[in-house]
Amino acid sequence: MNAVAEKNLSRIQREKRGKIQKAALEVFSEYGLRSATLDKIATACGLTKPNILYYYSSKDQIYFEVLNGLLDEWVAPLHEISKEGEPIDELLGYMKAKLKMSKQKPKESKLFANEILHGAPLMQNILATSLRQTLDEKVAVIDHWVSEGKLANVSGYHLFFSIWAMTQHYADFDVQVKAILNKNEDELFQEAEEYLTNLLLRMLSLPAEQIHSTKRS
Amino acid sequence: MNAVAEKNLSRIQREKRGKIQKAALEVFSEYGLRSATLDKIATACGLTKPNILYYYSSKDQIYFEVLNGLLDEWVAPLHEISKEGEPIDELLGYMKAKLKMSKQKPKESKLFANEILHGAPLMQNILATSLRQTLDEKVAVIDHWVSEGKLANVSGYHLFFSIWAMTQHYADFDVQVKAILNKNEDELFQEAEEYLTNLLLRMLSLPAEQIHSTKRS
DNA sequence: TAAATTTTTGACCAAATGGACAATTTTTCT
DNA sequence: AGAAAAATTGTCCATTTGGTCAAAAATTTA
Repeated sequence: MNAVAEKNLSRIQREKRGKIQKAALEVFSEYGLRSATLDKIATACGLTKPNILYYYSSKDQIYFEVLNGLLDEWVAPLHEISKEGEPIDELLGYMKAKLKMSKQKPKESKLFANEILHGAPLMQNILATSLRQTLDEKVAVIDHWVSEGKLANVSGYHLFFSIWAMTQHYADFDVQVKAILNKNEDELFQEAEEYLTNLLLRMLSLPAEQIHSTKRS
Repeated sequence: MNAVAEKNLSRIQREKRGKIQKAALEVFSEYGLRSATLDKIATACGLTKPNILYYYSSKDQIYFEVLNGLLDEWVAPLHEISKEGEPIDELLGYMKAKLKMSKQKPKESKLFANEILHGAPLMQNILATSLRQTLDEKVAVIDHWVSEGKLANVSGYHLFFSIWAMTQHYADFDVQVKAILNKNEDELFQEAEEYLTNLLLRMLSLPAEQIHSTKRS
């Protein structure tokens, strides 16, 4: 319904809906669904409350649209992992992509974090089907790499959990990170990337003596 | 004021305040400060709303008390890290303690996560002083271990961030984890502990050939 | 046991907030 | 330009909710 419907929108519709979604992301990510108010969103995008409700039928609907609109973008890096590539490069690339998103899209990260933290009422379904399926596939790729002796023997699922956790931590808990470390953002994320690169390299590399004993072909 | 004041409370006061705090943790961790209502807390502890307000002057105050009451317990494992101990054992022990808390106190974990996620309005001060100081000390210990060649060269700060992130992930984002992995909790945390133990071992162990080149004495 | 104190509660209030709607203004179309 | 359609807004309403308060009930004290 989206792709088709969006073509039929007038210039004004597109502009205003865009403004609203942008403001809504701002407000929802800071306050969460319940604490965010239509008035705050209205102020943030310079429209009146009834005007917002002219474009979206309810506050919940705005929230749903924002969340859904960001979902594909959020999962995209996962699809980039190619089983044809060099295993460690692929996984390092994935980590770097996720870390970059934490740096450049902290609001989006917090929005998802908040949603999941509170039980993912709107996304549980998607998590258990779409995300899970994609992840199953990628874990199969990892298992394959492991069985071919191209990667240390790690649990693919937990590997993804830890990459998610560690990279998103810099966005979701930035207040804490910044309370402890006085670095500017560029420096901080530079450090984080180096740290995580090192971590993954050590985690995923086969010790020299294991390479042949595990390899099959 | 706490230790003293608490002694002066009557049996009823202690009982009721305890009930309220327990119910409040339940409700706040599920809904967050703003979405939690006094009615929900009242229902959860079987008291009436005005009765709750007889014991605590406001909703915010309940939240503050709950958060503060858990703070020491939450930071405690950090203090257990001893510079006299075996570096890797100490850090593995810390990780395991944090993971155990994620398993046994997910509500507390979510409460803190939510607070920090939304800017830590009530804790920023504590984060930037007390927590930061404790962490600085422990990072100094890690730096010392590294300089003595007892530990691979890692950033202490980022190491703590990643331990926090990875262990708390299993509590804070349990909905997501469980949507992807159908394990029962015991199995899940068992797997997680094995995975994280392996990760830290690989991350923190010095490669044999580096032990002597880095060591000073 | 009777007075004093503490605890509990029903009824109520004011502010905040999501949303409805009719009237008005602006834009688009012919 | 004028009609039709789309967009905007001021006003209003109902519900939720944090909190008040005086009266009642329960407990403690003398």
